[in-house]
Amino acid sequence: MPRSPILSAARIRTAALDIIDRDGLDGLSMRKLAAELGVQAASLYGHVSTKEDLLHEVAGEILAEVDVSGFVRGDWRHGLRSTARSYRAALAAHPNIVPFLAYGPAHREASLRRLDTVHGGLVAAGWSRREATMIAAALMYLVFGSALNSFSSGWDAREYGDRYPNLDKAHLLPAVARELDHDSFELALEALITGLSARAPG
Amino acid sequence: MPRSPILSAARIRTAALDIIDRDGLDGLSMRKLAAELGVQAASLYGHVSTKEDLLHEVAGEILAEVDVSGFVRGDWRHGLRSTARSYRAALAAHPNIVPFLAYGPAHREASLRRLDTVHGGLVAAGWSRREATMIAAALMYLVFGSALNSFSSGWDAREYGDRYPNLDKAHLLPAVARELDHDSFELALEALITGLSARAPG
DNA sequence: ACCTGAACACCGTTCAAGT
DNA sequence: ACCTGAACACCGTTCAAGT
Repeated sequence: MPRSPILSAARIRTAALDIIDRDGLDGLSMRKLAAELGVQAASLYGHVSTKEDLLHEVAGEILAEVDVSGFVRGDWRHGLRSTARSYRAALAAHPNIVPFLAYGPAHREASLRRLDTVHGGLVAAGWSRREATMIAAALMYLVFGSALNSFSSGWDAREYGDRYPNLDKAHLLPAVARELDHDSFELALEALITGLSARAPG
Repeated sequence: MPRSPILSAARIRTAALDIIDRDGLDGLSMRKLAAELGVQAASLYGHVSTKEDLLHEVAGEILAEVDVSGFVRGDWRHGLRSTARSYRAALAAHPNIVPFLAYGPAHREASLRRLDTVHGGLVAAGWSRREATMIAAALMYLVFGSALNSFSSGWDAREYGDRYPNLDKAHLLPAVARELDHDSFELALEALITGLSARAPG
């Protein structure tokens, strides 16, 4: 009686992302992943060529959620806003994998397609090709910078103390920190769009 | 005859950063580091408590180069510009360690002191404490986002092809990519400052 | 005081062998 | 076709022992 296979590439990806979400990027090992799937580590290599490759596949699934359609219809301001928000939301759903994504998200096929849409939308709005490239890069800076999540959250009250009179201590609370991260991103995004408008074509 | 010690914390940090610059963050192992210093891996633990701790110390040395003095004298626009440029320059000198820095640079004592200076400068210019926190965060987004270095560089010509008509192909060249990264950062920084000026206090 | 040798508990990955 | 067992070449870290 030929039992149906235990493993599949999709099941492996799901389990890997679960571990990353729960235990962090360093918490993922091929042996732990295998154990979680009720299998030996070696078995994974029938479905996945390498750990790094598996991470790229998981990354691809996450980035597939990014919606750049705001650039297809609508002006460049709307395109920038909606794409940036969609991108950030996709990353914020799985913050632990962002450091890996930051290595080289643009190299993947689907990422290039998204980038091409953004670039095309900007050029259609009258920006030069070079400006379009730079604006797209600026968008990525904001998205990834804000998704790295280490600037307004994760503070340790013990080393904080009363030594920094200027600093606001409210972001010691995780919920406040998350809200502050979100608001900082929105502030930066709106300021960027306003600033770009000052030199906008057309 | 008591020979002078081979190792010191400073020598270990220097050698570690050399390896990271040359071989990448994953290229650093305690065993390789020890070999490079002509010593056994175990010997390192007399001077360094842990690999992660060593990385934090190296990170601290790099971030010590950041100059926030533009916020002490000069208006907030100048403070933002000069701090952002200094910060980015410090990171760009050692791009391979940026993913580690992105984990939690703000937690360190010296980082908090720098952040407090930035925050204080913004509040002195009339921004609210909350706005100051968000603007400081926005600054970090741009600095780290642009230092991650993966949005306009590192492209592979083979997978690029002619399939993305909108994309500029010039950044296939590393030198062009570096310049483009720099210009994109400057564009984003100026746009951010212009955008903030539209809602500036005073 | 400083470094070594050997060990422990892990890694990612390969490959012949089993079913 | 799919999974296992055992092995290989690595890790970070500890600790008794040497000088």
